[in-house]
Amino acid sequence: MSRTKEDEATPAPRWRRRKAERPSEMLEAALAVFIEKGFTAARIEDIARAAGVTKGTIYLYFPSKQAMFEAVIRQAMVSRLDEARALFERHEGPVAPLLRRIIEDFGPRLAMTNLAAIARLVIAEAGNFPEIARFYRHEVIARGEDLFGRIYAQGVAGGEFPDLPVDVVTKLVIGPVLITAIWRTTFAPVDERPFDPVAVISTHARVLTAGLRALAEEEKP
Amino acid sequence: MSRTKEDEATPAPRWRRRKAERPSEMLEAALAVFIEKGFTAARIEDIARAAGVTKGTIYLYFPSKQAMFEAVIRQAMVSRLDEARALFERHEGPVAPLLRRIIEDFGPRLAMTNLAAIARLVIAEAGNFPEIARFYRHEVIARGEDLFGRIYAQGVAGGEFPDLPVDVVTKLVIGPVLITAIWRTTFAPVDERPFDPVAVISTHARVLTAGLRALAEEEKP
Amino acid sequence: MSRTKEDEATPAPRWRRRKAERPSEMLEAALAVFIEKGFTAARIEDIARAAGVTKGTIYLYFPSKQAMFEAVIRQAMVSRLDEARALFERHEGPVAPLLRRIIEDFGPRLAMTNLAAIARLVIAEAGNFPEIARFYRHEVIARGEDLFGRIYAQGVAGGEFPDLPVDVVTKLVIGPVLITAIWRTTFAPVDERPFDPVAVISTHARVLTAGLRALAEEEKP
Amino acid sequence: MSRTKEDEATPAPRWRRRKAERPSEMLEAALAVFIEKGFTAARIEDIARAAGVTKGTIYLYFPSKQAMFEAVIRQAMVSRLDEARALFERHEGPVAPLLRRIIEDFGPRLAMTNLAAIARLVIAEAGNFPEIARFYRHEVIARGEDLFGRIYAQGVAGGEFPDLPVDVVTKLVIGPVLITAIWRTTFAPVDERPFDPVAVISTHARVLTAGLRALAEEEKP
DNA sequence: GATGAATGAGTCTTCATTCAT
DNA sequence: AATGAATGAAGACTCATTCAT
Repeated sequence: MSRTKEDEATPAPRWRRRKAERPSEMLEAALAVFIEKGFTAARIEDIARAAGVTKGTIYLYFPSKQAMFEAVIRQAMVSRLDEARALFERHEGPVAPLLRRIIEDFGPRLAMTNLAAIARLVIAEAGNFPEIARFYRHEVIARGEDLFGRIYAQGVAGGEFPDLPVDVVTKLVIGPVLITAIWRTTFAPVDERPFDPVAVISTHARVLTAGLRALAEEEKP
Repeated sequence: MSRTKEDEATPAPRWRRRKAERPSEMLEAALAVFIEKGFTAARIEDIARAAGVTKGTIYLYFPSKQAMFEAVIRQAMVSRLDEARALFERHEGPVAPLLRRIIEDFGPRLAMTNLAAIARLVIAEAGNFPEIARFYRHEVIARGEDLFGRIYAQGVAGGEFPDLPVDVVTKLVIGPVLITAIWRTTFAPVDERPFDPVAVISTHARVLTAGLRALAEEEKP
Repeated sequence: MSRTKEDEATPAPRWRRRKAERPSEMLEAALAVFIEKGFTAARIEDIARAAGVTKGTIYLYFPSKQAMFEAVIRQAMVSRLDEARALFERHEGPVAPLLRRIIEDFGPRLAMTNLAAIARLVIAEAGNFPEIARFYRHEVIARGEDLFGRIYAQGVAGGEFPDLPVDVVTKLVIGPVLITAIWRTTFAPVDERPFDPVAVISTHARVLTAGLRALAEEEKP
Repeated sequence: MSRTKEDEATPAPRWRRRKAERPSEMLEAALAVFIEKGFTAARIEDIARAAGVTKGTIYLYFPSKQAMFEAVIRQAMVSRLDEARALFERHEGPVAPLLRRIIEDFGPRLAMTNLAAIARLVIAEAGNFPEIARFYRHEVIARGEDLFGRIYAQGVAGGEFPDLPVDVVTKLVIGPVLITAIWRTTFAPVDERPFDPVAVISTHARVLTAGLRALAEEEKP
C-alpha cells in the first residue's frame, strides 16, 4: 500500500489507534495484578505498567480503582460463563453417568485455571464489595445452578438421582472443587507434600455419584 | 444506667493496670475488626478503639500490625483446636455411622460460628502472609487430618470405608462444609433467597456416607 | 507588586511541569532546612514547603528522607569541589609564599559560606550516617588532600617546607579554619563579643607559614 | 556490726536509699547514650535502661529530656574543668618551651577521651540548644581562654611570643586539636587508613611554637 | 521513691486521583 | 488520546510524658 496524498497532512501516528481494545487489555492486566496482590495491595501503577500504559490512562477508562475492580471481575467471569454454558449444554442423554464426567470436566477447569484465583479474590473482597458479591451471586452462580439444575431434574425424573433441593446438591458438587481450587492457590505453595488436584476431583466424582445413586435406590419403594 | 454519686469526685482514670488481661482482649477486638474489614482495611486505631485502648497501647503488646494479625489467627484457631480435638476424640466404637455424626457436629461448628469468617480471612490473606498459610496448614489442618485420619483408618480396616487416601477424603468431607461457611459469610448477606446451612451439611453427611459405603461394597470381592 | 488583570481569569495552576529543575531546587531547600534544624528535627514537610512543593512531590525524586540527606550533602560538596580544584590548580610557581595565599583564599570560603554549616552538619550526623562520613572522607577530604599534597610536595622538594606527612600537615592547615567555621555557626550567635573570622585565618596563615619555614631551616644541614 | 534492736521495726530495705547519688549516675548513663546517638535519636528509655532505672524515675529527677541534656553537658564539662585548671596552673616559669608541653598534655586529653565526643555533641546540638552553646561559651571556653591567656601574656611580655590577640591564638592552639578529636570520632571509624592522633598533635605543637617564635623574632627591632 | 502501663501528638511514607501539557 | 508531575488525605509507628499503683 503506497502512501497517498493525505499522508502529507497526517503523518503516520506513533501509536496505532486502538481505542476499542484498550479497555479489555487493561482489564486483563488488572486481573493478573489483583489476583497476585488482592484489591488493596494492588497499585494502580502496577496495573498501568502491566497494561503498558500510564496511570492517567487508566482513569480515562475507569472512574476509580473500585469501579475497575468490579469491571475486572465482571469481564473475567462473563468471558468464562460462555465456556461453562457450552460445557454444560454439550451434555445430552442419560444424566446419571454424566454427572461424573461433568465434574471431571468442569472441576479442573475451575481448580486448575485462574478461575480458582478469581474465586479466591471474590471470596476475599466480597465483604468490601457487596456489588461484586451480588453480581457473582446472580450472574455467575445463578446461571450455573440453572444449567446444572436442568440436568439434575432430568436425573430425578428418571429415578437416577434422589429428590434433593438443587441448590443444596449444587453445593455438594462445587464444595470439593472449590476446596481444591483454594488449596492449590493458598496452601500448596507453602506445603512440601505433593498435592494432586485431579485425584481429589475424580475421587469426588466417584464418591458423589455413588452416594447419589445409593440414595436414589433407597427412595424407590 | 445513671451515674452515681462518686462519679463526681472520681472521674474515669486514664488507665487501669490490667496487664494480664489486655493482650487477649485486644486479640478478640482485633479478630472482630479483621473479620469485618480484612487485614489492610482494618486500621490499628479501629482495633484499639474496639479494645478500649489507644493506638500506642497496641504497640506495647504487638510489634506490628502484621504480627498482631498472625497472633489473632493463632489464638483464634488454637482456642478452637482443643474443642475440635475433644469432639473427635469423644467418638469411639464403629466408625461408619459415626462419620455422619461427625460432619453434623463439626460442620455447623465451622460453618455457623466465626470460624467461618476466620477461614475466609485466612483464604483472603494467605497470599500476603505465607506465615499464616504455613501455620494454618501445619497447626490447624494437619491436626484435623490427623484426628480424622485415625478414625477413617479404622473404617477402612473394618471394611466400612473404601481404601482412599485420607488427605483426599478429608477434602471431600470439608469441601461442602467450607462452601457452606463461605456462602453464609459471602453471598447470603446479599441474597434474598433463604439459605439453610444445616440442611446443606446434613445432606452432605447423608450423601457422603452413602457414597463411601457404596464404594466400600464395590471393593469387596 | 500588584496582581495584574489576567490573574482574575487564571488562578495559579496546581502545578507546572518543571521536572528538570525540580530536584536541585529541592536539594537547595533541603540543605537550608537541614542546616537550620539538623537531620532529625527537619520535617519533610518543612523541606517541601521551602521548595514550593508538597510532601508527596519530595518522594517522586527521593526514596526517603535519609536518601535525600545524602543527596543534599553530595550535591553541596560536589558543586564546591570544582571551585576548590580550580582554586588549587590556578596556583603555580614557588609554593612557600603561596601557602599563605591558599589559606587566605580558601579559609574564608569554608568559614564564611554555608560550607561551614555543612561541615557542622556532617560532623553532627556522621555517627548516624556512615555513608555520609565515608562519602565525605573519600570524595571531599581525599581530593583536598590530594590537591594540597601535590603543592606541599613541591615545597618539600624545594627545601621550603619540612618533610612532614601530608595528611598531618593538612590537618594543621584545616584545623584553625574549621574551628573558625564552627565558632561562627555555633558560638558567635550567642556571644556578645565581636568575632573576626578573617583575622583568625590570616593570623593562622602567618603563624603556620612561619612555623613551617623555621622547621625547614632546621632540617637543612 | 551486729544487727541492733531497731532492725525489728525496719527490715533491710530491698534497695539502698541512694537519693544523692542517683542523679549523677543517670547523668553518666545519659552522657554515654547522647554521645552514641545524639540528642534526638537518644530515647529516654535507652538512658533509663543504661542507668538501671525505669523511664518514670528519670522524670523524678529531670523535668524533660531537654533539661536532662543540658544537665548532662554541664556536669560532663564541670567535672573536666577542674582537671583542666589543674593542668594549666601546674605550669610555671618560662612559658615559650612550655606551650609545646601544654599542647602535648592537653591535646590528647581532649582528642583521645570522650571529651572529643562531647565537643562533637555540643557542636551538633548547639543550634537547637542555645543555652548549651552559651554555657559552653562562658563556662568552658572563657575559662580556658582565661587560663591560657595568662600564660600567653607572660610570653609576650618576655618577648617569647608575638603580640597577637589571645582569643585568636587560642583558636590556633585548639584548631588542630579539635580537628583531631573530630577526625577520630567522625572519620576514623569509616577509614581504612591508620590515623595517629598523637602524631598530629605533637607536630602541631612543634610547628606552632616554631611559628610563634619566628614571629616574635620578627617583632624585635 | 519507684514503677511501668497507658497515652496521643507528631512524622514518615504511600498511593488514588487530578490535571496541565 | 495519552502522559506523568503533582497533590494531599490517610495510616503505621515512635516516643516523650503522665500518673495509678
